[in-house]
Amino acid sequence: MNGQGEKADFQLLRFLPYLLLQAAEQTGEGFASRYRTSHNISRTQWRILSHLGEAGELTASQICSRARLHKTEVSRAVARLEGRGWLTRRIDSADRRAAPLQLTRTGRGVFHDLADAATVFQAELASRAGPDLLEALIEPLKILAELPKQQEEDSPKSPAEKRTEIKTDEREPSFGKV
Amino acid sequence: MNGQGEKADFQLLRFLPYLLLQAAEQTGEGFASRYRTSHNISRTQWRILSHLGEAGELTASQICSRARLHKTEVSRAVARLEGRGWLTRRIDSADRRAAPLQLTRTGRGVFHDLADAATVFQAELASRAGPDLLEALIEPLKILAELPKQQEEDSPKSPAEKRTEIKTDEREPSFGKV
DNA sequence: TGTTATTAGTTGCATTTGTAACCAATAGTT
DNA sequence: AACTATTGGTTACAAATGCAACTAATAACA
Repeated sequence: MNGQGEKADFQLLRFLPYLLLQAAEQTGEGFASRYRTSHNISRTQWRILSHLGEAGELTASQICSRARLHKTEVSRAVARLEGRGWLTRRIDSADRRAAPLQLTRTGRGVFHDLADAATVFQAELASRAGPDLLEALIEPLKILAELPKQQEEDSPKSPAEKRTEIKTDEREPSFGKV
Repeated sequence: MNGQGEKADFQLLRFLPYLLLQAAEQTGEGFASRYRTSHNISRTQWRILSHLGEAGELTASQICSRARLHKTEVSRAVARLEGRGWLTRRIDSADRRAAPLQLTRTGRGVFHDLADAATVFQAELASRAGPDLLEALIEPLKILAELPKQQEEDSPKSPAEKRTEIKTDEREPSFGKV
């Protein structure tokens, strides 16, 4: 589409990844300052806390995929939360590598405090942006958030023709949030 | 609202800042891998490039507010782009502190390439998520992205009673993307 | 006009983050 | 069972990021 000469009518303000990020940062910062000041935690820690609070018990790698976080990031954040006594890890007897995590009583306390704050926060957001607007966003956003990863252009011609195997831990650099 | 005992019915999957971030990361990563591999630039660099490409000429601080980036981040990314010969800075004769930036011919070339890629990318996104869904998101997202910052709880009682003045450069820590 | 406060932008330093390498346990293969 | 590959998770090192402090120029004001 649209060869060399013709300029596509690209508009940043209609480009979804950009808009989503701006909206996420704009709305997210308000809540972030809440959990930073009241409990002194980072966004990663909040993300982990909220997933654990909701799911009950999760391993680090489950958190990784659910929260879309890097395993080192999770490893370190979990260590801190454990250090503060907000969660405990146990060894899964079925697979002794895995360490299912669970919030402690204290951790659940913090989670509930922040969950309440989040509810209030969203209500305020709704009152300022229009309640229907927010409500209408939820389902579409869920769809986008769960959309499978885009296929690379040069997809293998046949299923058999698997691309050069990637060994060990090596992955394409993710560049998460450069 | 909702004192100590009652648990609010908080659901992560209905919490807008969370959903927005997930959607942004999910959709953004696909495009990010495009500009990383084809031009070897970071997200910050892409953001700067796209704003300059669209606006023509901007100072660093204008980019900061438009793209919601930290000034040091911009300073360093701009230095690299300049190093690659993708933009030039001139000194504003009216205010000799400010350095309006502009893409070079090369820089514009990259911008157009990526703008085209973005258009294609969004088209694919639309085909996979439903074109109407995407279209319907744009305006609401713009509103959210531009929503003024939430007022702190303990807002000054009277306009006169300004809170302790903040001197010099000091600001509340932003913690952008911890 | 001299003094002070503000703003644009850069840089030093500490913290955070990601990649690669690693250990330990499990799964698959022969 | 022995060998190899894979997966869960941690860690060393390097790169990126943010805060604080700084320079330089402008604005505000006495």
